[in-house]
Amino acid sequence: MIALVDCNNFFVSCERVFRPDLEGKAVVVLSNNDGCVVSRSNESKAMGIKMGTPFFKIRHIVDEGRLTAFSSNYALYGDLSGRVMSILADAVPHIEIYSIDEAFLHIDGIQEDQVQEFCRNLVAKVRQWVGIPVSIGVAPTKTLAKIASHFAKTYKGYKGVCMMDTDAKRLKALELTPIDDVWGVGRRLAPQMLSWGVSTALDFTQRPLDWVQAKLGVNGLRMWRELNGTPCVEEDCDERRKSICTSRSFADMIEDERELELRVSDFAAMCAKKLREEESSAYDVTVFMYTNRFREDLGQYFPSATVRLPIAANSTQEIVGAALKGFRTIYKHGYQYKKAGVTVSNIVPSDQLQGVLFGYDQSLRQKQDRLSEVMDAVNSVSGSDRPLLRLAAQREGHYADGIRCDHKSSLYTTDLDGIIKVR
DNA sequence: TCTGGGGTCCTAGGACCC
DNA sequence: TCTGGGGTCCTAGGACCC
Repeated sequence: MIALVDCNNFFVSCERVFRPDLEGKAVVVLSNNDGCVVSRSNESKAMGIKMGTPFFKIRHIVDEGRLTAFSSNYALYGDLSGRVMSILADAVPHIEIYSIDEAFLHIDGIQEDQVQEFCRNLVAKVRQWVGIPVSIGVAPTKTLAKIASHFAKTYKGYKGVCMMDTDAKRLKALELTPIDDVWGVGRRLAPQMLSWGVSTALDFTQRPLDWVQAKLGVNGLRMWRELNGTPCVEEDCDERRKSICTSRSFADMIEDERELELRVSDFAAMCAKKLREEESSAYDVTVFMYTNRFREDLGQYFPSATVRLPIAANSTQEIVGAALKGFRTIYKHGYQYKKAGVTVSNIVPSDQLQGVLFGYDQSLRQKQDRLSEVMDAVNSVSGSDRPLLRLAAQREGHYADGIRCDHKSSLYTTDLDGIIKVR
């Protein structure tokens, strides 16, 4: 059996830890740039506010005093997530952290008749020690554990823990689960499933295997087996990320080439720093930018360009240099840009770099790496959001300048870099 | 006025090989 | 005039996740 621990309304719950007066009230947390709703309390869900609702459409409810909105505070959420995960990790032999608010627990070591009590204790411990409410679903596979945790969250009677430990319970749960609530069925697949007459998870599991294979390929097969109780979603053991992306929407649209170039440089510098943090290097640097797709009256342009480095790199100079090279090939005058970003991919461990035969300056590379090291050391004093040392190609001031966040809570537990200041 | 950010995996099709 | 078959690898784009 496997257990999925899922934090309830995670970002909202984090805000409530430091604002207990908001318990029982309608609360939402907004995306970067105060763009749209990304986390909702049960009360705001009940008001009909949907995930992804643009903030400007519900601002009047805030003004009327019926809803509290927060800008996102990722340093806070990251820190509280770490605290929750460390409690879970201490409780079981093996844990897979799946996202900021979810983890799979391998509970093989626990006697079957004690699993429920074990999980309820865990729910209570996390609530008491960190202040975050969680739900736990226990089932033979990850896909089923997801469904179980959904029931744990929805029905009060479960007291936070739903056990799917018999086949009768599994079938009952599948029957009650709409197909679009199944892990792996998204926006596109859901209407297709309906058109094939599959409206619940149970319908899907009753289709023959070759039908599933023909319609959905390997993903469908995996889903089918998991729902029927055969585990086949493996753990991703890769420590290193395969791509790293830094992108932002801007508070206002940007047309000026120089201004946009500065933003792209910042994004590239942040990617380089993230690479160094996990001792990785990248061959490919991709720059992309978007005009405002909601402004149908304006010209639209969504270009991207990828620059391949001869040798994988992670120095600020090389990554920024490549990003700017890409930028210059795609930037066009006359468009108003709303968003831009940099992705680094084709990532390899820094200590396993492949050399090239000709025309490569080893000493230059060493200087660049050394310079990045010094920049990191100096910037760790100022916080990486406001680097003391930067390339001339980068902006002055704070990385978040020009990004809207009018409703941000305090950094209650950490500094800007997520360094813990309160235990 | 105002609409997020960061990932992974799969697939189809083209390029290329013998 | 007539122009195969089988394979691999890479890439872009789509779909999904939180």
